[in-house]
Amino acid sequence: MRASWADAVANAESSAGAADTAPRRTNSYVPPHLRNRPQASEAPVVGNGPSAARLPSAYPPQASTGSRWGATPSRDLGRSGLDGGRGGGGWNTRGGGWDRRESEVNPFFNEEESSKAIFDVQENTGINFDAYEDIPVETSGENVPPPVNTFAEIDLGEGLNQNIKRCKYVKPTPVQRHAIPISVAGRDLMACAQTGSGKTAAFCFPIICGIMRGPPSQRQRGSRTVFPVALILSPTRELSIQIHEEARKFSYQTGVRAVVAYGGAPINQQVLILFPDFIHVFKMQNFIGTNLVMLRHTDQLVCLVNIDYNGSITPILPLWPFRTVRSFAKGKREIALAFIPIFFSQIELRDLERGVDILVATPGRLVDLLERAKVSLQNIRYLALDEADRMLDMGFEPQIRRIVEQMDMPPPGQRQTMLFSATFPKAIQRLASDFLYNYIFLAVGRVGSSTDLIVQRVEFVPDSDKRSYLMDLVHAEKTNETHGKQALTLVFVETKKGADSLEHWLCMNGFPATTIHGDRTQQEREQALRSFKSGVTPILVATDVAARGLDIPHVAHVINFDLPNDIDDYVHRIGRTGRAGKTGLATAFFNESNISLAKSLSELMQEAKQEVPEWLARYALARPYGSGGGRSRRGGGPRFGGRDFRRDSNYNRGGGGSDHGGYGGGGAYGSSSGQGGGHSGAGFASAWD
DNA sequence: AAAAAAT
Repeated sequence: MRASWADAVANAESSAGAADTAPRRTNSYVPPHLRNRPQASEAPVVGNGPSAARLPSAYPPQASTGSRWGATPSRDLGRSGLDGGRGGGGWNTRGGGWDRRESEVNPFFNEEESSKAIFDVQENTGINFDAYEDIPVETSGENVPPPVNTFAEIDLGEGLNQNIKRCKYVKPTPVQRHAIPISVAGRDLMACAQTGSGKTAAFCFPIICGIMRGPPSQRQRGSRTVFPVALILSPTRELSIQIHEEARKFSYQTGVRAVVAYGGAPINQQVLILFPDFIHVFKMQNFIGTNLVMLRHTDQLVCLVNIDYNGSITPILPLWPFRTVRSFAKGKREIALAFIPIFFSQIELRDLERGVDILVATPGRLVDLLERAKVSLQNIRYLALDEADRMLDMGFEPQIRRIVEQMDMPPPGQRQTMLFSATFPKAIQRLASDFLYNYIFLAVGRVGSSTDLIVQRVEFVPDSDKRSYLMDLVHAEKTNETHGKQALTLVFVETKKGADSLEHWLCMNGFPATTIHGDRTQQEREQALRSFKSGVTPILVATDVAARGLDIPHVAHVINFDLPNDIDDYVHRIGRTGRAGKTGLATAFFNESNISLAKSLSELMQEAKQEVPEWLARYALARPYGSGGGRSRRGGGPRFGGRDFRRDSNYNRGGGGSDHGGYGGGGAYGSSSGQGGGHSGAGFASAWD
């Protein structure tokens, strides 16, 4: 809810006297999560030494004198008073009286500090745009808005433009060039584009821009329910975290608030991830005992903790719970880890209750929040599904339908829906079209993935030899450094058990490795990802949980220790390397148990102009109709991850799709159809080729 | 058959 901050403050001030808990014309700022608390009898907040640490965290707002938290609150108030003229025009009119931006943690802080030290600025500007020249793009649908060549061609708003600069985005990637104008024009979109090609920005920019432009939505008073304007769903927790981090960068100081919700811990014990160097720690010398520690980020007081003589940490004053910090000081990691679970309990709900414009979530947790009426979808104007094909496959579809169709979300046409994935099988497109209104289909060539940037190799390796082959590969990689940093190797296996045992075996043999899969706790999963990203364990053994969307810089080598059964999964997996226009290597171990993949794999590699081993080509010929990915639905010709299913003759089976009312009726996407009826059903391969 | 996603 965009104005929640200001509303809450204004509300608290104007209703002074209405309730006992309301502050009476106080001059000091009261953090929202401390407002409307039951009154405590006294308020010895700071300065009482260790004993303060054990007080419950209910502090009466009126006990404040403005000097309690140092200069910060009064400065903020002064600012908002001086800033009265702000808010002319269409932009930046959000958040009236008290400016939330003052308290917003800078999501770029970590990068600016650490990336300069480690990498050339040049190396780190992200995307290699040369790799994006001449990318084939296909669009279909009615009145497709033309693509743009620069961000400046679209009026995205001052705040967003600044964040684009901060992200060092110079010009839009192909998917952004096409998708952003389409979405800004208010059209629904189904987009096929490799992750790592700027997908997240492609759906975040229009959402943020639209929220800033749109009417301020009212927060329902007296209710703890929040009403997000945009919902972004993704299939794994880690991907949700990643999208949220991006969204926070893009919405920094725009007044748009993004919150993430995902499972893995009881909702009241959501654990926080801390980034190094994010928070500065100062000892507060002037308090009794020097064990009171004030955590600050830049000028902003974040929290006060007490550190006992035995090292245990008690939060005294959690002011700004937020979720992007790893350890609050270098060399104090062990303390930080002990401290996180205590301090950040209930963070998710509190975070939500502060209001939310953009909610990023995994389906399970969202359903939970909806059932508890913590969240309502009735104000949703933007719905984005990342990895949409995964979201609509058998395991997820019921949950997604429940969220999208059976809750209080506005129907297609009254909201804007954006579906993104690197692959879009036809059957999934058909399901997805239920969620869309007169949409545009966009397919961007497989940039930075199975084309030139990833060298794909396939080796014939019997199961019994896989480990020794792997040993050769990781040994070779050990000497391979880029930017003085150990090259990262991502190893995909079939099962969770297999992941654990392979990790153990690698460690036994002197290769620091970790693993990520669904049987590990969320803490372990996130820790594994961090330790991999940072190079502490340069080998990550993963199940398909890590196959999609995760953006891990410097993955030099993806090894398919066990090949997936579906060629689309293969495409997603190898897409973890060769990202942002950089090159990568993908090695697959193939044996008799992968025969069903032979044809599609060999075709894919041919498309990508990779060398296909002769033995693989023979397997492909011998088994032209493999199961799994063998349906040969690599559509749209080479270089595309998909093709608009509305172009298929099958599409018009039984009456031209008008029964769905959402396709905008024929015309623009080609009159190729009409003679449908003959081929019914899924799996008709040739229609897809 | 496996994996993922709420507790």
